[in-house]
Amino acid sequence: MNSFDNMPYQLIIFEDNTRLRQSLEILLNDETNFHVAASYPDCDKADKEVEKYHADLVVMDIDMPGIGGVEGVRRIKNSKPEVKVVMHTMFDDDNRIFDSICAGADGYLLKNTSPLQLVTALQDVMHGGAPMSPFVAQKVFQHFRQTKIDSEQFNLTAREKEILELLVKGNSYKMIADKSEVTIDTVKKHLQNIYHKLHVNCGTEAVVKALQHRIIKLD
Amino acid sequence: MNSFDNMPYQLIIFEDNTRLRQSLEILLNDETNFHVAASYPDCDKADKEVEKYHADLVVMDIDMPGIGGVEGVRRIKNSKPEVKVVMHTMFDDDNRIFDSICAGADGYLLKNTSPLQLVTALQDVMHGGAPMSPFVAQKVFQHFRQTKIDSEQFNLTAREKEILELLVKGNSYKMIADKSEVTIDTVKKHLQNIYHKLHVNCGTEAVVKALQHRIIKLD
DNA sequence: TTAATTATTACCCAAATGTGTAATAGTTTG
DNA sequence: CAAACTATTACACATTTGGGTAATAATTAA
Repeated sequence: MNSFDNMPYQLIIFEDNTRLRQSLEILLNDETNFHVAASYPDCDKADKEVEKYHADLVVMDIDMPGIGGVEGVRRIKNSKPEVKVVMHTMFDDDNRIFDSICAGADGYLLKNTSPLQLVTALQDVMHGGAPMSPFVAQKVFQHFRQTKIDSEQFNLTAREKEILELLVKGNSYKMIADKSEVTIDTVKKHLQNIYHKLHVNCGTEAVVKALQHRIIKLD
Repeated sequence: MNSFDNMPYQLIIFEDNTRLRQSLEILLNDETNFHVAASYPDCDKADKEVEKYHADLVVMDIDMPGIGGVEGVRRIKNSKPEVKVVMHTMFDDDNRIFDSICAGADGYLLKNTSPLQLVTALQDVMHGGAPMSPFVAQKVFQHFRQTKIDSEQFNLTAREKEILELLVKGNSYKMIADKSEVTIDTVKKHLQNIYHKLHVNCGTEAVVKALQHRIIKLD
């Protein structure tokens, strides 16, 4: 692996804007530990090309003719998950960002990133980081906050949370009864109350809701 | 607002380790555009103190005596959402990270962050960014990502995934049968196979495993 | 202190869940 | 082609789950 010796990281650029692509080539080739192995104006065969050049790192635009960068990163990650892919794009809308991350992107930089920051970010990603532009980071944080505003207002009592947790961990009523040192009827009653409070009508749904709203956390 | 003139940002530090707290004070006071208005070894009255000093920015440890940093940031954001709060802590476990973000943290730095990086991150956050340590960024990305590697490991067939998804969405066997247009016996058989493949022995456990390993994704 | 909430147990009963075995037909793969 | 895998249905049986109702003691809040 490149990280164990002084070989530069093999890098491929996918960017349809010719001027920008060439600028990036020059910029990144200037860095002693990067080597631009190839660059393409589209990523229709990205996975093959990554394979061909034994790429360690990919810089990927999103808006390109053909399959586009999101599908491109998906294909690359599908065939070679260890290759790092950093998105480098104008798009700052939520969907593009989240789709890319879900497709396996290791970083997301907007095109207003300075050359120095870009280089730093690429170094970062080779050291296991996940660099993103401030704006992107903000979007990501917002995404977490939106999803569970309502964590606490189910008004579960401490005991109920305890029972629910045991359920989530895969225990049957009987096992819960044993571990909580009460009868199975008590467990049933508690769970009945819990189901009402969570507005569900079976254990499966309760488990999903508990996890979704982070009432119960897994390790 | 401070950002419109040359006034330094008013900053408060919550950190129970005295040595570290003092180091941070010195480090941050050295920056011309920060002024450490106060620092405390606990954040039990964080919201009051933020109010008192008209703080613009807070550096918050998590593991402190009393209510702890996660509850601290929640209170601050509750009373003054415009105040920026950056977590600065040893903890790197998923729950602590996500809880903090959900509670309203604007950044999350681990304590191995260099002084220079810390200062940069604090500048960042005042410019609308959401700085986080590489490790944290990675965790955040992972949260989004569908680890296809995991999902594939269980060798579920397309049909089985379909059935499992319906189970996760809260359907009973009967409902699954209806929606899949097969008999309930078929559903039972499928789920039986699924349980074997997931190494579980009831629906509840299957649901947890499906979510945990992102075999099934919720919206 | 009274009222409300919480934790507990019990019982009945219907419906849902989970296991086993078995058989058929279609598809894939070596 | 043969073997393996996948999808399907069926039936029997035991267990679990979930709802309703009711009652008691302890705790907590008004």
